[in-house]
Amino acid sequence: MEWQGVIKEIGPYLYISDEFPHGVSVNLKERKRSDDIDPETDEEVIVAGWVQTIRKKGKIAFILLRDRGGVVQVTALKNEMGEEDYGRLTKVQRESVIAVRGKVQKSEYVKRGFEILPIEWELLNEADAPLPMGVVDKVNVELDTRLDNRFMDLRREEVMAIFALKSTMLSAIRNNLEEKGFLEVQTPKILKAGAEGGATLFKLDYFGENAYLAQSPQLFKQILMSTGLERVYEIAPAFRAELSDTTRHLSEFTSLDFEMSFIESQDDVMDAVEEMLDSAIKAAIEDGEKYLEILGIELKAPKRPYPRISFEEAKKMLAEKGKQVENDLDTEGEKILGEIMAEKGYDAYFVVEYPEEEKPFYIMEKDGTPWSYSFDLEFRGQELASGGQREHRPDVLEERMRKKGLDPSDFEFYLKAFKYGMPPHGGVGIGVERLIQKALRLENVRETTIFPRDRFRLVP
RNA sequence: GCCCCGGUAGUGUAGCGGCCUAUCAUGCGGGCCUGUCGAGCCCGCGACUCGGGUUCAAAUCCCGACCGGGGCGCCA
Repeated sequence: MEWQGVIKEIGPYLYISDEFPHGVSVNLKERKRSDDIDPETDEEVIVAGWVQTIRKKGKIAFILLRDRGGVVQVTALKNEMGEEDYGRLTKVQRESVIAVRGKVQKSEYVKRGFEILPIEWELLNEADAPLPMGVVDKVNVELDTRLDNRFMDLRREEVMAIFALKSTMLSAIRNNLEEKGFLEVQTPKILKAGAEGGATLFKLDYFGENAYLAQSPQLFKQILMSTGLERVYEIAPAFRAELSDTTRHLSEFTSLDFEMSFIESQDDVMDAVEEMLDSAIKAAIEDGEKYLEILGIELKAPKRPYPRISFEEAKKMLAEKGKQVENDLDTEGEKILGEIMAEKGYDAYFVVEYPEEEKPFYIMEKDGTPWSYSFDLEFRGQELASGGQREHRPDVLEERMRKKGLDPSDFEFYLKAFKYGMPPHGGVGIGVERLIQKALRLENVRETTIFPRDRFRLVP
């Protein structure tokens, strides 16, 4: 269709058109979100959204129109609209996008207390039928089908609720960290070398040179400790080419990392983690009430202080339950410990001082012992985060690298920062998706990622 | 990487050698209905992942491919 809009000059550099070129007669600039409509008014409003269902009852039809603000009922009367218009409106396919100009009317019949009597309406985009999956159907839809059709899956209120809560919690986390003087940073995700070892890396071609996707911002956030920024945090993707295919692994996940200087001990880091998580969960409870209700979740902030159990103690606690572990908690050990702690009323707890042998080179050893100044945060039997005090003395750090079979010369860019004034520091890395998964008691991490990447999924 | 399990209308399922012209629900199409709200009622539409094999006979048994689910290890 030809452009029919009128270009109106507002100033020397700004113009707007006052008509939409597609010939929409219902003015979307006047559109109101359904939760902004005052049920007491009897004025005209314009609403637009997705046709969720149409219940036809002969000469009256109820069209449920969904937008971000919820579902609003448009009540169509054949006698008011005329047979043709009524017929067209009530035959619109589900999930089509329409705009309606109509009169607000209080109504005892409708749950929301009002309905809209259409005066004029327009089909903005018709949906094909059948739908690849139902939005409100009572049949179950498998996760794989849902992820293949994520755009439609996200139209379901219980799916949207997860992401609304994720957003709320991340926002609370940012506020909490900012209040404590943390600065948000972004570190590179394309790296020359893989750094930590352990986790597998995604290799890529970087202008003819080998490069890797970052598995963690670890080395960079530590380098930043030597700059005087003192406290930094980053919420960014991390990539792991692990062959894991479980309900708690992703190839690309969001890593929430922070690092803080001048700590007295790793307890300072754990204190910060605890406060941060507490604020996130409380925000979800206070600001996300409506979404928790949709999900049918009763969320409680974990009892504080989060217990700090040494690895040796944890080992003993497990031994009492007949579970033997060596240098690390295996999945079963984690779950059993989760049950033991749940009985004592704790959802969240730290396991501290893991054997240094199990921990990466940058963790500080507890001198003269086989342990390290490290911790894992466990949440209902699953590892959510790990952190600790870092080794800030360059000579000891190099020695630890060699002990781990790494060549310090490969880490020049990193070690350099330790040679010209590096304060004692510590930090943590938290799996954001796992946090959301555990907090909302979801069975699969993929539920917490809008477009998850896993071993077998690269699309969409 | 290892170990189990599965692929049936658009979606979710039942059937697991002949009773299958394949069950049920949802969906889609049509019809009735002016206060529905998981609307209801009636009629209709729509499927055995692909390739090979066994058998008189395969959705059903065997092999392979592809796709998916769960667990372990590893991790966040």
